[in-house]
Amino acid sequence: MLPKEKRLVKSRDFDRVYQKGKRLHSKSFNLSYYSNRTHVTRIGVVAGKKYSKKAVARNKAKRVIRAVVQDEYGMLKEGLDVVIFVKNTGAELGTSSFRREWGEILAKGGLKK
RNA sequence: UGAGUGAGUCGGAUGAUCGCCCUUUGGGGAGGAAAGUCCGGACACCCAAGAGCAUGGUAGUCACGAAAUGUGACCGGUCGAAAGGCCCGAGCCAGUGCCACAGAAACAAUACCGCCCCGAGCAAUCGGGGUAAGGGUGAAAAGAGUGAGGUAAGAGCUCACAGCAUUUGUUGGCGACAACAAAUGGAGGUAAACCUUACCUGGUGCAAGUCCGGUGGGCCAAAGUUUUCCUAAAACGUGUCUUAGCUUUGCGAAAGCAAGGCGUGGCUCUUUCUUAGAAAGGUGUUGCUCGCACUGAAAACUGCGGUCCGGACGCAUAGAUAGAUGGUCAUCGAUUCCAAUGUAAUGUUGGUUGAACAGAACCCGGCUUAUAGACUCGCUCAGCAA
RNA sequence: CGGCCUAUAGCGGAGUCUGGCAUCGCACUCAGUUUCCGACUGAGAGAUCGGAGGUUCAAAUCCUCCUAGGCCGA
Repeated sequence: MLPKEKRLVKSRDFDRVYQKGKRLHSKSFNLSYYSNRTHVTRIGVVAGKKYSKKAVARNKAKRVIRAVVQDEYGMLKEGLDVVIFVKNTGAELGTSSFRREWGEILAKGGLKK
């Protein structure tokens, strides 16, 4: 879990990333990012009811993603707002598989330092 | 030992490490259902908060409870061999409605087959009448069974015994009710049909709501100013009538008569002036009525305030506002599967798998629904042993 | 989070209040018509009414509990 200043908190921030950000797609999640004109990179995770009807499953997915992102936060460029959308793939999201996809996406989008 | 049944407890454990939310810097941090949102309460605002009606809800009794479609015990019914389970469990002897199809007939109606009597006929059969025991239809058929009497044939038509309902009485029980006795009775079901009875019942819900700050434009809008208009009343105003009183003129000797003025009283009108918005009407009142409250109308201008944005409070001995309570590793582990081995049977060893339902958003009391598995206690029945 | 609504044949839509054989259109099947197709005509099949339980002689309909989808309030 990242500290609050490194998370996206406001609805407006999410809306800005939705509308103006660039998108990247992976098997189990999509990613949008947009510059926030600061030196701090902020992360937000979205797991809607389309992902699962059960609150337990949604929370689980968000926790897995946050745990990985926290580990590898240092690898990200500075000054980005990033939103991760979880897709419903039918299977539960695993830590190791998400870690692999996450590395691929960052390389593809050129978001690494 | 087996089968069944009821109640309750638990709901993976320990450690290391990297983190998160709150915090008074000490520390604290998911559940039995946190769920569904099905009831109730607390709290908050709306509000003229008064009455009546409607609507809606509840429905055995007693106790507990702030209340509840809540809980417990008991009563009655029903299912079960028992322990025990289940019951929206008031009233169709208030009224109305409905009871499809079939059937003669679906509730003061009626007779298809049948049974019996009378008449006609050679006979088959036909006509009239009696009957409701038997058959048939149907979910249900007048709804009290058995036996005897009775009859042309039959029938509670009569009797005996058994049973049911209502009323009354006695006894027991706080009570629902139960037991007993007497009298009376013989027309079904349905109220999760309208309805009747008794009791309860404002609305909205923390996105309730309170406070602070900001607010260019738009929208709504208290109050004020100006203009125009409306309604009503009203005179020292208009018109008209009247005649207590006073008075003028004419006629006359006078009394008096005639005409007029002032005044009195009534009706009428409202352009201006004055007053009022009382009455009526209108608006509002979160189902309706009474009642109550407010109120002349329109336009223009000013614009308290609201709408809008942000924050705080509401808000907690977990507690946020993209929503914390977690990730990884190790050990142990209910459980699953496989193999080997062994026994009358449960097993033992090795490997494998690695925990159900499910995540607080104002709080509380209940209900309902989901839930792998483990454990504890009680009871019933059956078998075996002592 | 709170407050509500809906579910009927492959699709759309009546019937639910007031219980009694589940209606209609398109689509589908067969036959006719046509040189062939379409259109047209005739015939036919297809739903135990989202699921479970209850009330009733009888439930799409009344009652209770679930499931799925949708709407409103920032």
